Amino acid sequence: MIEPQIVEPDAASETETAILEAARDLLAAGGREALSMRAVASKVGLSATAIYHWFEGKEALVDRVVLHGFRRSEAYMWKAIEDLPPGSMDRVAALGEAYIRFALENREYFKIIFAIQTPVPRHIDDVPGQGGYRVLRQCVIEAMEAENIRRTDPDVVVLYLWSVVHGLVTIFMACDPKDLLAETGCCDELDEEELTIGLFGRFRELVRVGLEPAAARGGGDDA
Amino acid sequence: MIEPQIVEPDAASETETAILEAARDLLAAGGREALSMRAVASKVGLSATAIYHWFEGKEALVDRVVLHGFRRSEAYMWKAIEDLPPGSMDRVAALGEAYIRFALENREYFKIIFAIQTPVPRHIDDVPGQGGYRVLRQCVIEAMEAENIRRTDPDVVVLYLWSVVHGLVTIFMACDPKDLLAETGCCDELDEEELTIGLFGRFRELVRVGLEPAAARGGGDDA
DNA sequence: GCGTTAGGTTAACACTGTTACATTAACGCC
DNA sequence: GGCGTTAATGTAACAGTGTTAACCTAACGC
Repeated sequence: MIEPQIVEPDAASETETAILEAARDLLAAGGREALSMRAVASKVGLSATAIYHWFEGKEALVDRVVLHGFRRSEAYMWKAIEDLPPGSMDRVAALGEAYIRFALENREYFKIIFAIQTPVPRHIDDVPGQGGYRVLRQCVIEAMEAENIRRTDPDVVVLYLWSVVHGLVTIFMACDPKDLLAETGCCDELDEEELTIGLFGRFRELVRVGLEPAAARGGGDDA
Repeated sequence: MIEPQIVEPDAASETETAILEAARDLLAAGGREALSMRAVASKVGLSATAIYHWFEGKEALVDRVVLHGFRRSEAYMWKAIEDLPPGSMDRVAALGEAYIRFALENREYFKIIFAIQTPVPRHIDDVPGQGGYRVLRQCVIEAMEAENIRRTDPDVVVLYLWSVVHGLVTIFMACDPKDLLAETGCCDELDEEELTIGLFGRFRELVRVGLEPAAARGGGDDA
């Protein structure tokens, strides 16, 4: 059994947390471009250069804000599965739904994490994967042991599941969902989040069947 | 049968195309932040303000570059399926692989398209979906008619397939794949693109089974 | 009391996108 | 030929950016 290991935020000075909060608000409101050192400074009541005493530069400041977002997302994931039976597909599905909900409710965090301004990909520990990835991985392994998912390379399955939800979220952040589903007609009067979750629900059946052990399908052609 | 409808690029002046090429190069080299009006100008041999005679501003310039990227991606997709039999799953898979290859070989285009700097999602016609989405949609419908995909809402299937490949690509652009697959060990000595394609190959089986018509699975529990 | 450090300041540099305005050349028109 | 108009470019400048250098001030250890 895995346990939530949420690292306590490093004990920070009042000024430091004030800067971080101001930065978070600016980031959430208008994205990376809206976060200027001078804007942060004036929110906190300091001069812009004072921030450099607490953070190496803008990049480092953004990184710290994002790191905080990771921790929140990790907690969000843990909460999503805590009441569900280990090894069940419900747990896997709940993680997917939590991922989507967190992404849509914390768009700016999410965008910045995957904005990929840096040409070099980050280390996994610096991405919401850290918490989320490992939780999902554990759930998948448990589901395999419970014969709810066919036995195969768990990393492949984890990345597959992650791709589905991550792809859905990022596509819907870039394109208007109602545009894509215009002909399906299932979308009016739903807000974006419910629409995305609804679509995720439709995906679940496709995913479940694909991951089913061969026994459940009456055949034996598993690889 | 659908035909490639690649819109000819609007006849542009020499200066205009020179600006666009310079902008494209800068964008590809260092992302949106590396594209400054002055840098573009000096590459073309003009003053920065001259660009404003051809483009409304930086945003418009970037948009035009991206638009050009869309057209290339559309052509890329068409080429990927032209020799494969309509209605086959091979066509669907080839589109997925083409999407991945194009994204990885044109990272900067791709990043910018999905960078989502604008808070409001774009219209579908302004996203690589335009070409790619419709091609994929048609291929899915044909595969349904050929009984290679279970009959259900095609838009759901299309978005599902798109999510899988798009998610995979964006995750691998943000995180180091070798990090994620460290324990699987299938990654050494492969470059990133081949690794991604290889993983996509592993996904295909999961996706194929999930989309199979009920008849092929020996059961009758389709919805 | 003195040195050191933490926490802050102002001034300045080298950039950025963008605008206002002036310039030059080419064209149609009478 | 001269005139007006327009296309295409230039210079100067503005307001904003991240960042650095240098300076100040209060608190602390010794």
